Amino acid sequence: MFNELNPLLHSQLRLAIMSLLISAHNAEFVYIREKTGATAGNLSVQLDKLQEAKYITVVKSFKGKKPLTTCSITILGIEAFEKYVADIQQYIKK
Amino acid sequence: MFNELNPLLHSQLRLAIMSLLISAHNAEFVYIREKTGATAGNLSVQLDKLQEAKYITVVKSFKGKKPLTTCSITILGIEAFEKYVADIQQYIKK
DNA sequence: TAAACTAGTTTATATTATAAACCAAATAAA
DNA sequence: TTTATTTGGTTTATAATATAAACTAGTTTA
Repeated sequence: MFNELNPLLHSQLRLAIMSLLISAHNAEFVYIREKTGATAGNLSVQLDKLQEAKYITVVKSFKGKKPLTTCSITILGIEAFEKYVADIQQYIKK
Repeated sequence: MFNELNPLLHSQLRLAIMSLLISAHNAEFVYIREKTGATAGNLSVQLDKLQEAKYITVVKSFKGKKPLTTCSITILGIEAFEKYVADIQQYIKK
């Protein structure tokens, strides 16, 4: 009846991150922070978790002299997101 | 961009409970436990929380000699659920 | 040269979800 | 009949989680 909701995605911030990356495919740390309204600390932690799960890749470089963290969604991440969307539909459809 | 997801509803079990009650309008403890696959203890706790928020009402009676706990969704609960559904759509639509 | 800002990370804390342990009564088994 | 077992829950202890606060390292501004 009710499928298990992937706990890694059933988190407001991580879901928002994935939602952004599904559309944009890749995005910078600062951009994600602004769009989600998350604190930098929280964002850093949640990006780590998504990276550990291999749902995203995180590349660190520099834009001029400033550090630049760029995140991209992986195939695995896209699949997990789509599964989550299908699963939660079961809960919210009337 | 991303609305806050009502934390009371952004919980797998509580969302499943509300989902059942949105359709059925009212349901017995045992029925909800079976449909959700929750343990009785977890279900008891989550029903309490929904009741405290006035999203559901809980009536205790007897069916023959056995206790019978019947749950119903309130107007407030319906409204909160519908708001949650609208909010999470922002996250999961492509 | 010191203050403030940028772009993050690490860590401590508060909240939450969950199962384990428990309770009371009813029924079944010995 | 007395002792398990089952039913229908509640309470409580623990583990997991989310989050902000504190911190780091370097840069720009005054």
